Amino acid sequence: MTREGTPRARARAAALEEIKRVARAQLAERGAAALSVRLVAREVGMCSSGVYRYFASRDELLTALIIDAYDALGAAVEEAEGAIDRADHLERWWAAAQAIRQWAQAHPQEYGLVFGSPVPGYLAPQDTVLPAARVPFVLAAILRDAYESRVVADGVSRGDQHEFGLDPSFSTSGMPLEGLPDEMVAAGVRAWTELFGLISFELFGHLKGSVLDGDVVFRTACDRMAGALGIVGVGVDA
Amino acid sequence: MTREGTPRARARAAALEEIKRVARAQLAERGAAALSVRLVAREVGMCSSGVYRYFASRDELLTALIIDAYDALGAAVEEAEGAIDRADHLERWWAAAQAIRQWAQAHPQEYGLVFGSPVPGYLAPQDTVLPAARVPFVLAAILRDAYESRVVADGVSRGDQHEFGLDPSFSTSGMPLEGLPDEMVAAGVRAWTELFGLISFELFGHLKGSVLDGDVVFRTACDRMAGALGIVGVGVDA
DNA sequence: CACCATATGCAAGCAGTGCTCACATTCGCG
DNA sequence: CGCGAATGTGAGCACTGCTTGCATATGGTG
Repeated sequence: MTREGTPRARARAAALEEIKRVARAQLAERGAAALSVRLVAREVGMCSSGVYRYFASRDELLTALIIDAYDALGAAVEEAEGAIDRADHLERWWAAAQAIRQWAQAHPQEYGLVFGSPVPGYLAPQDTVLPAARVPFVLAAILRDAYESRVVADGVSRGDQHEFGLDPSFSTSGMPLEGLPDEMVAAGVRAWTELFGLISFELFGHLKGSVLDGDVVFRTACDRMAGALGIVGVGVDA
Repeated sequence: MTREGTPRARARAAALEEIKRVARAQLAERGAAALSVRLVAREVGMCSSGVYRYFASRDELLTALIIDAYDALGAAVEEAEGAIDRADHLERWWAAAQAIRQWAQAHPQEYGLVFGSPVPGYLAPQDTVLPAARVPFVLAAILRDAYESRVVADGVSRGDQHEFGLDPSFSTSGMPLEGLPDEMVAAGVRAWTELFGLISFELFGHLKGSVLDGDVVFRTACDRMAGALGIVGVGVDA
């Protein structure tokens, strides 16, 4: 893993990773606003200006942490969802949803960095879009599988995607939603936003005073989302 | 309005408002992270330390802006929703939802300050909970009115609210949800989180590349939320 | 192996920040 | 009318992000 490239490149990659590791730790316990390049530098054992050999600015360091966060969340969701029987779409949906929420609660600052307010007007660097697509990809695959397993005799027409304001490049940009009817894609986008909306509201404290047991509300919401998406478990129509 | 209290108190209130006005302007164009006490002080024409006579810290100033943002959003929603025929629940719902989104898009930084990541672990001061409740209050009233107008012959039992993990003090803490069945309250919480989840995702750029026309997606989502909530317009069963 | 270029780290410094404190001043309430 | 409290000042502390000139050491190459 760390044996690729010239020694120079390896040393550089190691230093880069070390800086990110320390920065991530400080982010977790002090928050994004308090993340200081000088403090990070001190902790990795070098002068503050040395860090700038690896990251051109504090923002660039934060962007790197954002990408890592996307990847960590994506990996967690992929692993949890991948462990479920492929035919049990309901359990796959539940596993994915739960993995998102658990990761968010285990890494609140990183979640906030990614899904909190990103200084509106800020344009996400191109490097983030692939890692960012991992979770939607998993959710879309569940939706597709559930749909295809349901289409035995129903011949539903595809329709015009523009009717729902969905980007024509959405389905074709690698998302496994090819051939799904508009209704399903629209319902998928709704579930996607509701899922993260609920998790964010809970994590950011907007439900405090309204919701007693977040677990129950989350479970209930996920069940109903699954119902709206036509996602069912095994043994229902078997 | 500004003629209450002693001259001292009036002058103080005026200065306080002036500082907030300038701070809000800087927040809007430079972002929350870049809001500087010194810059604000310079613009209102006093030494930086003078501002600390009015706000004990930068955080306290930001908290004041948060409260104002909650109030501004609440007022905008109340006004838009209040202008609709009380019996037209669907249009009231739509007006309220649209008002939230439009306010968010007109004041992205203030919206981000309130609904973005609030440094997890941060406990909202008690002063914010009342302004924060204004929007949920409006939405809950629509839900209640729609429910009551629908209950003509259906005698639905109330059930135990604990089943959904809702705080027992939720309905009784001023929210007009008294007597509504659990199902409706749970659906209301879901719609609440989905609404803000969608608006946040759109504003924070998470839908870029997936959604072409935000207006259409928002309209569609709101319509379906209304359907799930049993909110209908006038002339449907008339 | 020897050499040089390049990547790396350091120290100092600039402009800015939040915030404190001792000090004037001035304004208004009793 | 005079005293006290409220207000504004300016210097200063410790910190920040970031730049620049310089020394060093290390790795790829003749």
